[in-house]
Amino acid sequence: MDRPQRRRLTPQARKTEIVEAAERLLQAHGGAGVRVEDVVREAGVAKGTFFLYFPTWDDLLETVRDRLVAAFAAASPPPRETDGPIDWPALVDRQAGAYIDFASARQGIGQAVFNSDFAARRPMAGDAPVRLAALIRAGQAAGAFGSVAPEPTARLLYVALDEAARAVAAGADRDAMLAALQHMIRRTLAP
Amino acid sequence: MDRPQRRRLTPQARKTEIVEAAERLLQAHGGAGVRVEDVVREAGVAKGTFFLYFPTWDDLLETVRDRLVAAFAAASPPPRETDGPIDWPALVDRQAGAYIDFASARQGIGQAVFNSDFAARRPMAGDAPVRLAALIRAGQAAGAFGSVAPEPTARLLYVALDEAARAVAAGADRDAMLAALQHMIRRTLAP
Amino acid sequence: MDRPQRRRLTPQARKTEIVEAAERLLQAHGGAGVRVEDVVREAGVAKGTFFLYFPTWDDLLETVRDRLVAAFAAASPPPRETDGPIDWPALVDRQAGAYIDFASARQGIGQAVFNSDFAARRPMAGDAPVRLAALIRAGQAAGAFGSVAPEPTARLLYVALDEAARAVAAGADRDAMLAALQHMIRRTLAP
Amino acid sequence: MDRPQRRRLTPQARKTEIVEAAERLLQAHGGAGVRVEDVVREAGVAKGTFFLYFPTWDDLLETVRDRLVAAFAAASPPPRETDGPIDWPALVDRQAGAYIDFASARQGIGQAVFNSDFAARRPMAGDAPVRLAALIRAGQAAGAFGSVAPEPTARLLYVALDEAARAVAAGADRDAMLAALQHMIRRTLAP
DNA sequence: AATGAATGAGGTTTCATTCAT
DNA sequence: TATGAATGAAACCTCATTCAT
Repeated sequence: MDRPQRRRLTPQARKTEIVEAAERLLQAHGGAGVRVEDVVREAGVAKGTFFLYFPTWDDLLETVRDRLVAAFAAASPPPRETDGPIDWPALVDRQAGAYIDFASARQGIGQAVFNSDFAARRPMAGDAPVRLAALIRAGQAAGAFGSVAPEPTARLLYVALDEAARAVAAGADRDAMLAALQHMIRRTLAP
Repeated sequence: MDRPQRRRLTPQARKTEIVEAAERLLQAHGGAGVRVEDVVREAGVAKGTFFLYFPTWDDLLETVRDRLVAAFAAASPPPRETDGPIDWPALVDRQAGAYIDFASARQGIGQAVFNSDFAARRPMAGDAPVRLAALIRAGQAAGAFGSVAPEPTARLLYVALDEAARAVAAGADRDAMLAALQHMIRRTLAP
Repeated sequence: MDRPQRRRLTPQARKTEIVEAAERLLQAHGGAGVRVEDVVREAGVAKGTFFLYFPTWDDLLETVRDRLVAAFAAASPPPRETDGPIDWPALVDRQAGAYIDFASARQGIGQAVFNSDFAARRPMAGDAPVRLAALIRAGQAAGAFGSVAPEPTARLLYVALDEAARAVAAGADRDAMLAALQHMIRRTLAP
Repeated sequence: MDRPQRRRLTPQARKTEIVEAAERLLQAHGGAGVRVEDVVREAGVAKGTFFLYFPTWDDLLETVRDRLVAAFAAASPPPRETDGPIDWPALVDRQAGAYIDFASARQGIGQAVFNSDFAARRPMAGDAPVRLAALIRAGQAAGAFGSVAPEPTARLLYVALDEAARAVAAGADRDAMLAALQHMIRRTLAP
C-alpha cells in the first residue's frame, strides 16, 4: 500500500515530535480521553516508538509538564539587578499579565498536567510558588513590600494567578480578571 | 443457605450507605484507584446494587460533590440581617477559618471531585464563588469593602481559600496559612 | 445478531469449563502457542471471564498441572496393607504400565506444564518422586528391594517413567518401551 | 565523534562472540527472560548485527544447542578399539560421572535448550541417545552387557543421566546421585 | 559488515457496566 | 429490590524483526 516511509530521526528530534503531538492533543481536549493511540497517530509514528521514548504514559505527561514550566520560565525571566532600581509594583503587574496570557493560551495542557488524576499521581516539586516566594522576599528586602509571610502568600497568589488564567481561557473578560488579580496582588503585598 | 440476609432498606437509606462508603474510600485515597468494586465491598452490597442507584460512576461522584457542597453551606450559613449590624472583617475572617478547617479535613474527597479528571468531565455550576461574590457585594453595600469587581475577585479568593485548605491538609502550619489568607482577603477587600 | 445467550453457572462449574477447554487445547498443541484468546473461544466465554477465575495465565497452567497430578493419584492409588502381602515386583510393573498409559495419553498437557518455560517459572513441589521414594522404602522394609538410596533412585526412575510415556506418545512401540522400563526398574530395585 | 570504534571481525569470530554472550546469559537465567536486547548488550554489538548472523532467535538457540552437544562429544569421546580390551562397566561409570559433571555445570543452558518451549518448537535429532544405544550394542557384542533392547533402554538411561545432572545442579549430593545412577545403569545393563 | 531507530502484531490485564436469576 | 457472574471494549506494554543510513 502507500505505507509512509520510515522516517529516521535523532532520538531527541523524534522525542520532541511526539511530545509536541501530545501537546496539540492535550491542549485541544484538556487531557481527557487522550490516549497513546491518539498521540502516535497525531505524531505519525508506530505505537512501539512511543514506548521507546516514554516507558509509561505518565512519563510523557511529566515531560509535557516540565516543558510547560520551562517555557514560562524562559518567557518571563526574573528581573536582573543590573537594570537599575526595580519598580516592584510594576514588575508584579507585568508578571501577572504575562502569566495570564501564557497560561490561558495553554489551558488545555495545564488542565491535563496540573488539574488531573495525573497531578495527584505524580505530584510536582512546585517550582513556581518557590520562585514567587523568592520574588516576594526580594521585594521585601527592597522595602517595596510589606511583611507578609512569603511562602504561604506565594502559594495563595500562585493559585489565584492560575485561576485567573483558567477563567480567561474559559471566556472571562481578560482585562477584568487581570485588574482584579493585580489589585489583589498589589494590596496583599503593599507595605 | 447461610447467605447474609439480604438487607431490605428504603432506597434513600441504601443510597446513603453507598455514598458514605464511597466517601470513606475517596477521603482515604484521594480518589485515585478507587473502583466500583471497592465501594461495593466497603458498603457491603452487590455490584448490581450500585448501578441501581448510580447509573454511572460519575453519577456517584456527582452525588459526593453535591453532598460536600451542601455540608459546607449547612455548616457555615450566611449571616442573617436580623442579628444586627455585621462586623464584616470579622465575618470574613471567621468564614475563612471555617473553610480551611472544613475542607482540609475532607481533602481526599475534595481532590477526587474538584481536582481530578472527573471535575473536567463534569464541570460544576460553581456555587461557592457565587455565594462569595454575593457576600462581597453585601459588604460593599454596607460600606465595609472597597469597590473591587465582585465576581472576578470572588473567584480568585475562592481558589486561595481552597489552596490554603489543601496546604493545611498536606501538613502546612494551619495558623500561618490562615493568617496569610486572612491578610490577603482583608487587604483585597479593604475600602 | 445471534450473540449466544449469557450462560450463568456456579463459579466452580465455570472454572472447570475453562480448565477443560484449556486442557483440550494444550493436549492438542503441546502448550505451544495456546493463548488466553484461544481458551476463551474454546470455552465459549468472554475474555474478562477468564481473568475472573485465573488472575494470570500461569495460574491456569498451575490448575491444569494440579488436576493432572491429582488425576493420576486418583487413578492409581497406593497399595493398601489390608489386601494381604504385596507382590512388590508385580506392583511395580503394574504401576509402570499404568503411568505410561496415563501419561502418554496426556502428553500434550504434560509437555505444557512439565517441559516448558512455565515449568521453569513455577517449579513444582514434585509430589510424584516423593511418592515413588516412599514406595521404594516400603518395598525395602518388606525385604523385596535392595538397599538403594530411595530418593535419588526415585528421581531417576521417575524421569525414566516419564520419558517412556513421552516416547510412546511420540509413536514408539508401547510394549517395547514398557518392557525396557520394567526391566530397568526391576533390576535397579532387586535385592 | 567518540563512538566506540566499529570492530571489524571475521564473520565467524563475530558470530562466536554473540553465541558466547548468549550462553553466559542463558546459563545465568536458565533461558527465562533472556531477550535479544540482553544478548546484544552483553556481546557489545548492535541489534541489527544479531540478525545478520541469526535470522531468528530460535536459530541462536539452535546454535547454542549444537555447541553444547558438540562440546560434550568432544569432551568424552567414545572408546577406541585400539586401546585394547575395554572394561565396559568401568567405562560406563566413567561416562556417567563425566556427563553429570559436564551437564550440571551447564544446567542453565541445558534448561534453555532442552526443557523449554524452544525444545518443543524445534525438536532435535537426539544424537545423545543414539550414541548411547551404539555403546550398549558394542558392549553387548563384547559380551559385557545383557540382552536389553538398546534403543528404548538408551532413551531411559539418557534421561536418567540428565536428571542426575539437574539434581546436582539444584544442590543434591553429587556423589549420592552418581552412585544411584551408576547402580541403575550397571544393574540395567548387566548380563 | 554494522548500526540502532522504528515498527506493529500480539499479548495480558482492567473495570465500568449489563443482565439472568 | 438485590444479586454477582459475565461481558468486552479499551488500555498498556513487549519485543522479535526490519530497514534506512
